[in-house]
Amino acid sequence: MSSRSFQAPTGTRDVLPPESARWRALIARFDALATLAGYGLVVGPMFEEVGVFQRVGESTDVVRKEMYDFEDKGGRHLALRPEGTASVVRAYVQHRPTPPWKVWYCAPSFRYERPQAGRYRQHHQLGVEALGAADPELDVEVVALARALYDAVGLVRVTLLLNSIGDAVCRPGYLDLLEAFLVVRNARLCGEHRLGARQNPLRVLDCKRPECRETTADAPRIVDHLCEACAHHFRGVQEGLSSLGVAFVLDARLVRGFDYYTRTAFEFQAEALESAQSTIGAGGRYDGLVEALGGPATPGVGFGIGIERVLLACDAEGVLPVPTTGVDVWVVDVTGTGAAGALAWALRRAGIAADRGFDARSMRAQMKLADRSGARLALIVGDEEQRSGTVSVRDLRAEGDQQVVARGEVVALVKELLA
RNA sequence: GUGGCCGUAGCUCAGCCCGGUUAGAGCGCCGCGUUGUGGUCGCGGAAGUCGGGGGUUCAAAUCCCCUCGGUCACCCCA
Repeated sequence: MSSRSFQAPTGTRDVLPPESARWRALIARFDALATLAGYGLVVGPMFEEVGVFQRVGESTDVVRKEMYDFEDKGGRHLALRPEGTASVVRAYVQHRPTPPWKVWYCAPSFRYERPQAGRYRQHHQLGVEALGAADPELDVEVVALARALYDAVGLVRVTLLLNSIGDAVCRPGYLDLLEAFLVVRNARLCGEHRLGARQNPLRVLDCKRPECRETTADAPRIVDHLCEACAHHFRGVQEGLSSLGVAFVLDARLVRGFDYYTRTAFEFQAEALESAQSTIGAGGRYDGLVEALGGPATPGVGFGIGIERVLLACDAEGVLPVPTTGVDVWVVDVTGTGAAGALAWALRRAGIAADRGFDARSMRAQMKLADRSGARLALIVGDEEQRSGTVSVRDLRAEGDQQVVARGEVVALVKELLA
């Protein structure tokens, strides 16, 4: 008792059983959906050279002030991944798989920020990235895949917000327009944006304060100033979603946090979440990112879904209950002859989930464990069974149904009873 | 990074405002209720440096300060 104890670092948490079974269920559904759509799993490093992320988000807080960066023993400047896309794109540039390259991932992201409801310093994202095709139908597929996950877990109150933020051809001109609009009305913006409007005018549109909302109510909208190519692409996305029956709401104010987005930007909002963090998934197209990371000009589109937030939304809607897990059979052994281990493994080899107690506890105590485990059957080996080479098989759900069988026939009987 | 609220057994909490003998409850956990059998019930038990540090006081879980942690909001974002 001389040493103090430790706890998980601020903003991180342990996901333990039985709660963790829910995580597994969610991930398994995403795995299934992504696989059905032809996406392969990509597993990559949790950290990269800082440049990978810096090149990608110079103007976002996530990269500027929230990164966990450090120097390793070899003097390399590394950073824990603050988001998923940059790493995957780096992998694409490094390995040059044949496009179109469609992958999915489940990985932690790290951001140094003050934790609050639905916001952690380590959170986990399910995501996909599809590189090498500029087709709006790919945007549609990606968006529909995210939607499919929400459907699969039973979420109903989820709204898809959609916007196009143009590209290198049309956005600069629009930004000039917007800036001119804001400069004239600078005094009417909120304190936060009065000075910052020039740095990133798009941010002002995203501001939630009433001053900014009102002032920008009739601001020029990017969707009215898209170049023909972007406008055409955006129409394609909307038509594609509509024909698939994926409902969406156009939101001209929608801006993504990272610099690399072009054209399509989307966000899924959980209406059931009261907290400030109600975005349960977001993504978009990033046609300039591969080039920014040193690869050949390659279009791409993807999204990230926050596992913790989706689960909060599930709580709010009362869906995706924690799955009941546990073994089917519990082995009770008071002989101390190793019968418990032998029987448990015989069952496991036959594909039957089985567990047992340890520390030579009393029959009563072991029966209690069996009961608590939720197992359907208890196998009991006492002195009598030991002597006669048998096992008592007790049905824990019935009124005390118990039968005695020869050891060699236990597995067969258990199989029959569980069927 | 800024601000509000909170921090007592594994969990949920009472006690704190009006400082004072061995800090409580429920749940959970462990044991027992005779001969080898769980789920109900009964009895008993273990478990807390009252987040940590400092201060005030004869005396602090109770008052003050700092700190760490949690939570909520801003910012930002999944």
